[in-house]
Amino acid sequence: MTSGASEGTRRSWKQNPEAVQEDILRVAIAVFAESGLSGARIDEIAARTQTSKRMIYYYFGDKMGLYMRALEAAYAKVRAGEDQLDLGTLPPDEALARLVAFTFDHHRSNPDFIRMVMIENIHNAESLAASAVIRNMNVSAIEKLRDICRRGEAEGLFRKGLDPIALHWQISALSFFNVSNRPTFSALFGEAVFSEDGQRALRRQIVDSLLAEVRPKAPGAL
Amino acid sequence: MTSGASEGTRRSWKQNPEAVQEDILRVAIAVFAESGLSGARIDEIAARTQTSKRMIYYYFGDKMGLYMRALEAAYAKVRAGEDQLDLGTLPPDEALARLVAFTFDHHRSNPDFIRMVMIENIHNAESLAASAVIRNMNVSAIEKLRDICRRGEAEGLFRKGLDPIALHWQISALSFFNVSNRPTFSALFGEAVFSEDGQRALRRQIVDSLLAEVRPKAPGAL
DNA sequence: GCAAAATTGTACCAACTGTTACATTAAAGG
DNA sequence: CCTTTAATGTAACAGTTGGTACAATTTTGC
Repeated sequence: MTSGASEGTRRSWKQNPEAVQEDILRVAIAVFAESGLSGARIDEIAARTQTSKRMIYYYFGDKMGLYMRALEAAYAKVRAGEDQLDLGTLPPDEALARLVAFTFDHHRSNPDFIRMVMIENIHNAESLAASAVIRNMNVSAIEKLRDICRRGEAEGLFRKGLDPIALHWQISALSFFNVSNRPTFSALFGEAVFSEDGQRALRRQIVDSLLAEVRPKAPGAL
Repeated sequence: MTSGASEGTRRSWKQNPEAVQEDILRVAIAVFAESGLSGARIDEIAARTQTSKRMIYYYFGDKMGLYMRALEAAYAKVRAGEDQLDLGTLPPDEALARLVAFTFDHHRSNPDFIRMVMIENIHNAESLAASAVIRNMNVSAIEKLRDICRRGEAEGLFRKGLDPIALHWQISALSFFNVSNRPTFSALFGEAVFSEDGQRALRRQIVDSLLAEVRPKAPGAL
């Protein structure tokens, strides 16, 4: 709490509302992801912050308010990362391959987000359902896939009648489970699948599998 | 404290330790699955039981002891259900198809078990790793797959070098996610995937996909 | 039958934890 | 400057909750 510049002894503080809120949200995501909704302690969040418990209640009202804002912030950060991915110029099959591989890697590098979604599922997605903010963020994820499907069908590379949502379901399932269930899976069946080699093989497998799925069923030879 | 001498009715009770413990475990699974480890309240578990809070501590020591026994009981029940499935006589490809479809359905009908595993993953599988009981139960799941792979390779139906654990990973991922992430997924992308038709299509898709994966890569036409 | 062990009932507590009342200081407006 | 409002520090409270002390009752061992 030492303000460095001129007068050191005077007990004073700078005001910086936005930085304070961001600080709180950053820590809140970490703690909620770590301990769950009921498991997370406001005192611990406060302790890991540059500010005090008082400010959490000042800005976020109560624990649920903080949780919802943290959930929204977690989604926002991850979706922003996803928007970095540009598939517009690639041919459909390469675009799909790249999207799958990217999703797999992206989930791996955002374990806190995965854990927030796990927690939200434990609570039946009540907070998520109540947040229009989050719902709007997720249409773009499907739009990407819908566009790929449309182009793939138009070029005859993909079979007709593909369901972008079902495809997204499959991609999400494999990429999500890979992070969410690592603790139990590796405890029961070993760490091999999660080694560098194992993960590389898995990602390749998933990409190939998805590509095979969208290709038109060849009646004769290829 | 004082003897309840008011009414002459003698208060008496039957002893039935095993039934009491089973009752407690049954309720504990439900409540832990519903509210998580920190979210679950011993008082609520006791209230939904035929017995009292006192007995929970008498038989299970503390909350963590109860949680671990509940986790073991949940695993035991589900694995017992899986052992009903007999694949010994089927040809390998049909056996695999049946195993995948069965797993998909079995997970759907055991949401409490899925939620217990979710909770365990949130807590980094610490209780699961500490339970030799559970670890022993899960070898058979892999053995089934290993046997199918062995037979499939021997008959030339499957390609060589299949990894039973990686296969199990894929089957689990899709079947698990289907239950675990239904709340968030349907909140964001609609319920269609989880309708009867949607689930049938999904299961078919998964089975086909896995079968295609294990088949030898045809160099020429089929 | 009887003492010891096992099982259950009742009431209670100590600690934790979300939340708030009150006081104080920094910025904004005029 | 001075008033008002926004932002922060300090400390405590009230409800909850895991856990227990003590007693009563049933079963078991002999």
